[in-house]
Amino acid sequence: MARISNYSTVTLWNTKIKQALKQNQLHKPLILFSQMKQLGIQPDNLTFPFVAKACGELRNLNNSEIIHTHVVKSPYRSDKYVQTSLLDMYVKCCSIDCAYKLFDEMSERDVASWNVMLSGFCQMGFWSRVVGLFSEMRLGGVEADSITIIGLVQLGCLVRDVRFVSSVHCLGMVVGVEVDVKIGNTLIASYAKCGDWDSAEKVFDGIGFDCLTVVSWNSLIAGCAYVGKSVESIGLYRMMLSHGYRPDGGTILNLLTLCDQDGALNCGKSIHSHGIKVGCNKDMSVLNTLISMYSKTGDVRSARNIFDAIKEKTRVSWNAIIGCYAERGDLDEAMALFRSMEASGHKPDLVTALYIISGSGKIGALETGRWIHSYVVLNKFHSNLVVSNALIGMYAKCGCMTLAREIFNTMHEKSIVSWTTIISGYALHGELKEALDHFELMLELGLTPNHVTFLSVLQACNHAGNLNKGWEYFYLMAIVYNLSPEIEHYSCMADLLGRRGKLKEAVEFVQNMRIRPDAGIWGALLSACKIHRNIEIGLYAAERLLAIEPQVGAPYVEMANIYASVGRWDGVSKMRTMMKNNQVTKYPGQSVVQVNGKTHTFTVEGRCHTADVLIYETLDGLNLQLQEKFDSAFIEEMVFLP
DNA sequence: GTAGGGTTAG
Repeated sequence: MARISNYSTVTLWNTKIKQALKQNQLHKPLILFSQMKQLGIQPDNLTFPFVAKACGELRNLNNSEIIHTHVVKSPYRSDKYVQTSLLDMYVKCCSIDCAYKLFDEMSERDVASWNVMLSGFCQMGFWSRVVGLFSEMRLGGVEADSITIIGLVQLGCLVRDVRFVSSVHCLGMVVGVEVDVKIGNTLIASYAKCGDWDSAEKVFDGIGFDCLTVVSWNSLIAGCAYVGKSVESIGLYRMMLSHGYRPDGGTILNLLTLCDQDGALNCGKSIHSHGIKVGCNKDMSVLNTLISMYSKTGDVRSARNIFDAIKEKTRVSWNAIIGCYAERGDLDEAMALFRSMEASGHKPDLVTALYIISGSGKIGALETGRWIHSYVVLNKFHSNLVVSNALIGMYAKCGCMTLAREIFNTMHEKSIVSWTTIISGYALHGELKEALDHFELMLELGLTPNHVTFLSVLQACNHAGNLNKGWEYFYLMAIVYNLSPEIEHYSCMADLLGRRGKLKEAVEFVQNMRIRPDAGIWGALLSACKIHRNIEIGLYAAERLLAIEPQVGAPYVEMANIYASVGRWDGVSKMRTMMKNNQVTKYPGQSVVQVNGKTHTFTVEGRCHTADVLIYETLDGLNLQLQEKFDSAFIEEMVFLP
């Protein structure tokens, strides 16, 4: 009798727990679990997976460990379903070591447990362990299923390796997993994100009209939006509607990613209102993406309004709003929200930490940076690839190359991003030799540099004033690596030429570019003209700059400075009049730095910081040293000239 | 019991 009563009671509790999970009330399962323990009701092989799921979703390691202990004490300790759910729980909490220990000790492992372990290594960025584990799995006679294939395709997509994606595609067919619509959908988005649009369309066409789902269309739109084809994405969306498909949250979400930069606010707003029309404004993922969209387009108020209006905020909602402030350099507000997130019972996770790390780097807040670093270590996120990369970048930006290097050297696995980050760190500090040594070492290890890596190398050359090395790598990129230079690479070279006083060559270089020059490149030339007091080329650059951005004050001021530096006061007043006539106002640029938890603001040419005259004395000293360093770099390069 | 949105380099 007692057993029957326990059975029906457990079922009742399980239903309650399941319902709470479904409604995204993630704290409830744990409360219910402890209540039933108090009442003496024994949880069963369904209770544990549900509660484990909640712990995983909450990224709460402490609770996860408690649940694990309960499982060990229960009769279900060797149940493979229960064990797999624990595995997933640890993976979600970033405790890859705990997960692997559990996995290693499992007596019976099926394809689901392998899949969880694979996704765990994938999430940590341990690519070679994913590949190793996969071959181990096949050697052990466990057949891959569609979820394995989907996971591997996503890995290929993550590392942007189209060859990897297509080999997994073939493998999927060889292994005998029928290429079902879910694999197809993943392949569409992955091929597109790796830049292989033809293959993406081929997979889409191959699915067959009867099997196509909304998700297939979503994947195609996502891929299209990812590579920045906004017009085509909207076209695909129209086509989807005309074929009678009803958009879901995912569709709106993918369209929203089209509006990820300043100036795209109107586009974002219209998609938002369209989302409301098709009834997706209650969808949590849409709401969270809306926060990000408004944040990225610069409308902080709207982002905050949406966040404040969400009743049941999720971890992702908190992350989105914290990211909003951190990305804009408002670290104080981001940290305040971080505390509120903790107070609300949501544990800040890896993504929260990433936002705080990058925000700290952005404004040079070393103290907050160090604090979040310790938080990351405490919560065992530190061995994650993305987190390590972010930490390296943060320390480099805060001026601590020693710490940046220490993290770099002790990393579990390094990606092209890790190498690029350390190179750009050295570039930032003007350490050309270190930057180039790391670049060469990276090549020796067989990694292929991409356009960002080359940009960092060029910036290192630029900051060190080494024109010869600059040309060397500019051509290496184009000829050996077949990467056509982008506007940033051209800008960097033009800047380098200009700073070295080769203004005529710089202008010719810009005129012969394969891309249309932008405001940045003319601005770089203009400031080079300021350094070398060249009115003729300065005026040429200023004219081009004003043709692109007529309402920006900087070119007038720069030109006025050039005139002033050679005593042409007529020119100075001409510029002032032009500014007045064109109703242009110039806001002085500012820089921000955090010291002892206090944020200090500095204005261009301003000497009004209240702290100390010492600051300005030090700055003057630094300027002198910089001048000397620049001169010696110039001499150094002269020695190498034929 | 696995798969999804949000994240790192300029």
